[in-house]
This record gives sequence, C-alpha cells and structure tokens, in this order.
Amino acid sequence: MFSQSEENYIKTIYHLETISNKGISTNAIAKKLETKASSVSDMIKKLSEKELVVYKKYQGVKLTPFGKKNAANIVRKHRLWEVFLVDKLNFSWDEVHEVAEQLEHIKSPKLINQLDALLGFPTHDPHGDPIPDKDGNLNVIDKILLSSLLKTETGVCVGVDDSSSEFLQFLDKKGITLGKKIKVLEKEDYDDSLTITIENQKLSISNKIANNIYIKKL
Amino acid sequence: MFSQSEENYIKTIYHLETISNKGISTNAIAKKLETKASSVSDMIKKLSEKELVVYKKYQGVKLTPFGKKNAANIVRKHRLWEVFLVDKLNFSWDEVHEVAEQLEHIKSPKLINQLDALLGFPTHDPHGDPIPDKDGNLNVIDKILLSSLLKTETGVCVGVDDSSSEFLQFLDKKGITLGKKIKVLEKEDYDDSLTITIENQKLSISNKIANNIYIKKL
DNA sequence: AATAATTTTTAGACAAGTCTAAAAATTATT
DNA sequence: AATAATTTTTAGACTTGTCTAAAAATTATT
Ligand SMILES: [Mn+2]
Ligand SMILES: [Mn+2]
Ligand SMILES: [Mn+2]
Ligand SMILES: [Mn+2]
Repeated sequence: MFSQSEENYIKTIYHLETISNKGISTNAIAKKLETKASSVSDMIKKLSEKELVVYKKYQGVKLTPFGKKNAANIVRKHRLWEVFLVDKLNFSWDEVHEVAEQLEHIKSPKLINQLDALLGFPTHDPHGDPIPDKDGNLNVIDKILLSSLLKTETGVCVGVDDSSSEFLQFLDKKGITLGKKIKVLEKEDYDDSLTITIENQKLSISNKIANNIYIKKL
Repeated sequence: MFSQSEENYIKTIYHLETISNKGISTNAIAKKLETKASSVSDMIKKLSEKELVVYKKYQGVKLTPFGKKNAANIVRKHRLWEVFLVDKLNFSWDEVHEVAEQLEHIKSPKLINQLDALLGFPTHDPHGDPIPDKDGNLNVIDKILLSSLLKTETGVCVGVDDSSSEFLQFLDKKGITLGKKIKVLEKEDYDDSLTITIENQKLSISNKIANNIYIKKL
C-alpha cells in the first residue's frame, strides 16, 4: 500500500480541504507537516503518479476520490484509536493524539472493524470530531463556535477546534469538557470575552478560548 | 529511540540467543529476517555503535544488557498485543502474528502499561510463549516437546514451536489447542509417529507435528 | 598442510525521503 | 506596466536501509 509518509501527506491534504476546498498550496502542507516546501513539492509528484492527488504545477493539489477515500480511512483509524485509548485504556483527551498518530498507520482491516465493534461503533472521537465510516462518509453535526453564542443563549460543548495538550489541559482545569452545558451570561463588547456558567460555576473566558470551543445550541 | 528496522534486528538476535547462546552469526540473522548477509553486516555496525550489541568481525554478535532489555521490551509488546487481538478483538491464534509485528513498534510506555492492565496482566501469549515483564524477565515454565513423551504418558498442551498460520490452522482442524490434555497411546519405532487421545478422540500425528507442540507433563 | 567450500565483509549502487540554495513562476505593490 | 515580494519548483546533496558483485577471512575436506 502506501508508506507512512505518503499517508501523512494525504491526511494533511484531507484536513486542509475541509477548511478551504480550493487547491491546497505547497506551503500550507509544509507548514502543517513541519517540513520544507521543497520536500512537499517532491512528494506531491509521487502522490500524483499514484493517482492520490490531482496536481498542476504552481496550482496546488486536490485529492482524487481515491485519495480522499484513503485519507478518510486514515482519519477513521486515528479517531477510533483515540476512542480506544480514552474508553479502554484510561488516557485523558490530551494524551491520545501522539499515540494515535502512530497507530493510524497499522494496516489490518480486521483490526479496525473489530476495534470499531469493541468500542460500540462510536460516531465521534474524544475531541468531538466525527469518525468517518468504512466508505469515508461522515456524520457532521451542526456545531457553532462558543464565541458566536449571544448573551443569554445556552448550548452544550460538543467539540474543540484546537486539540493541543495545552489547550485541553486548560479546559480540564476550568471544568470545560464535552457534554457540559454552557450559558452565556455576559459578552464584553471591548474584547469579546465571555462570562459563562458551567455546572453552576461562573467563569470568565477570553475570545481566543471561546473561538476554539464548539457548541451545539439548545 | 530506535528505528523499526533496528528493533527488528535486535528482536531477531534476542530470539536466536534463546536457542544458541553463542555469538549469533550474520547468516542466521539474514535468514530469519529474509534479508542479505551484507545488509546484516551493515546494520550490525550501527547496532554496535549504539551499544545494543557487542561485535567483533567474523565472530557474530551478542546483545549487550542494554540491547537485551530493549529487545525484551519489543517481545513484550508483541505478545501483549497478540493477547489483546485474541482476547478482545476475536482474532484466532493464527491471525495475530502479522498484526503484532506492526503493533510492537508503537512507542508509548503508558499504552503498554494500560494494555497490560486491561488484559489482566497475562503471563503468556496465545501461542504459549512467556511475556517478559517490564524489566525483561520471563517466567519460563518447564515444557517439553510432545515428541519426547513416552507411551502411556500424559500431558497438557502449553505451547507451539512453529507459530505459522498453516501449522496453527492444522492444529485447529485436529482440535489441538492450548490447555488440551493429550495421552500417548502408541509410538511407532519406524517413523516416531504417535497415536494420541485428545478430548476422547484417537488421533495419529507425525513426528514433525509432535516436534512442534509443547507439553507440560502430568 | 594445502586446497576447496562457506561465511562474512567491503565496495559501489540504488530508492525513499529529506534538506539547502538557487532558479522560475506567480502575485502584490508601486 | 514595471518592479518587488512571495511562492513554488528544481538541482544537487545527504541519510537510512537495502542490494549485487567481489574480496577477504574462516572453516571443512582432502
Ligand atoms: Mn488526534
Ligand atoms: Mn481527535
Ligand atoms: Mn508472534
Ligand atoms: Mn506469539
């Protein structure tokens, strides 16, 4: 099949396509993968030869349906493993990503199918991100950023946009975790900071924080 | 840490050392890894620089205590994953090896510790092989080959020497699995074939088969 | 002990994946 | 429209791990 490196590239392109849907630029890929643009340029040619992406020089890349299917499968594996780590091995949500980055490359369809069953066919990972099904389809729920909630509105925390350990640990400290109910008491015009209630606690959070938390409105 | 390739080399040397305890020859390693002697020669130099093995030209290699500790840890991971696949994901004992070959390279001490706990701290893998503890020590039970049992003697099947799918599937077909009680009814002088009873069934097996089944005498 | 056979090492090449530095193309600014 | 800034690609080099072919060392056989 594909090398670990090739898999990381198509996964990155997949993620970038969920944001922009234009051709993905060499630089954007390089930044996400923490590599050099020249390396990306080289790899893109290989991916193109393998029909994983469509590529015209200087125009960025797009995944082919074949590339998208493969990328979605890697994301599926990543997120299923994250669920496994949290549900079965008592990892916290800020510890799983690094390990899942390794586990996502294990090649065994049976392993993933059985893991899926063991976990009870989860639809979302520990960060609220949807798990693609075997065909690469995902069940997207309509979530909005906490920063877009208005004063007096209420919602449930359903995901995070930043999955870094630092941010997740910060949320843990504040008691903000998936499933918690949040009500906006105040919204400062000056800096867009919020005062919210969560589990009967009053809490003040900056706009930067509110911009990384997804809410489903109630 | 060490690359996947380096890990495969020290694991192979580790296994070969359990058989011979002399310096392990370049050719022996090449054969097990299905690679060329020249590649082994190259890699041995690298392992030696990294203090994983002691090496004098033309003399074969031996693992250093450091190398042995690392190798045992890879074997530990391999066997714990095999238990996981059988106990939690309904794999059969002939399906696990290939996947465990991949999983053994995942780097995360917490993952392995938690997996160990999830599995109830198993001491042996699905093929009856002992699982090294965190320090690399293993609990070796005194097992003997079925071929060394004498007429009228009885034992319990506790392991296999050949873990290939073909052999394991053959054993499944014959109903020979770990924990089964076996009694030797007859032993042919001519070809050393055996007639045994297992689960009240009379069965005839060749010496080649009997040479790959481990028994604990009763 | 000399010769033959085998094992092991070295020399040189290659593929994958990455990098730096420089060239080419594109995009932004005057 | 010309120039400047930025992005992207190419050229050439390096590392890891592998290979083939040949040389060197060891072991076996006469
Ligand atoms: Mn993740
Ligand atoms: Mn996630
Ligand atoms: Mn195995
Ligand atoms: Mn095993």
